[in-house]
Amino acid sequence: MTRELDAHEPVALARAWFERPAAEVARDLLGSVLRCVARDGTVRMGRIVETEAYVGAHDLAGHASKGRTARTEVMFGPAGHAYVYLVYGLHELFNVVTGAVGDPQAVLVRAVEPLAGTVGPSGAERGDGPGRLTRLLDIDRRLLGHRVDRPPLTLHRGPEPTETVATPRVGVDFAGTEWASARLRFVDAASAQLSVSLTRLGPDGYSSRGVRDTSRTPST
DNA sequence: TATAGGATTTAC
DNA sequence: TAAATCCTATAG
Repeated sequence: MTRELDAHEPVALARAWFERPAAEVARDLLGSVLRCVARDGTVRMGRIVETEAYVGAHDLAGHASKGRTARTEVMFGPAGHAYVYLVYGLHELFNVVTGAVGDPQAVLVRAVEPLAGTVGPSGAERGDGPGRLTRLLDIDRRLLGHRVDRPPLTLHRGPEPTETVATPRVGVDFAGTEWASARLRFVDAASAQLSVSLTRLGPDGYSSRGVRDTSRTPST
């Protein structure tokens, strides 16, 4: 299923929009459209349906908990910039920096629904996974530190989710029970393009089903 | 300088 | 269930 990007929302979300706690931005980013001009010149877009918040230096699941290093430098900088890194030697993962300067918070985008006309390098890429959407949209470390309020990389308002669900984050068991079980992953419950099914159990045998948060901060 | 392991995906 | 694959962080 694909949807059209609303022609009345051509303006990218401003950097100031990201100057908030990562958990808020992560929730509000659901339904937004991530747009990237690929290296081959094509424009690729996906509607965000899954995000995760990494909430600061004290968040043991986040890279910044290891301190301020060359790798995490971008997270300590101003909001609205891209933090892109390689995991497992294979996959580029895309985050948006949030919060104030010196406070290393970021939102990881974990899944998108491809919008009409958007195809990956093999012509059949999916967007249901943090490593998959970057390949679909041609996002990689060349965009590290880039602003996200102007091309080639931008975020736009889109169809809001009817129901937002909060669950524990994926793949962060190493961080210990407290941080691994924190409900900092946000999904559009109606989407069929999630990286991990809602019916799947979270870490620690914790079921994500039934944990709901339908509130949204007012649009500005 | 050497080594372990990771915010994952894919194949066997 | 394991391999792919390389960068980062940490130890020596």
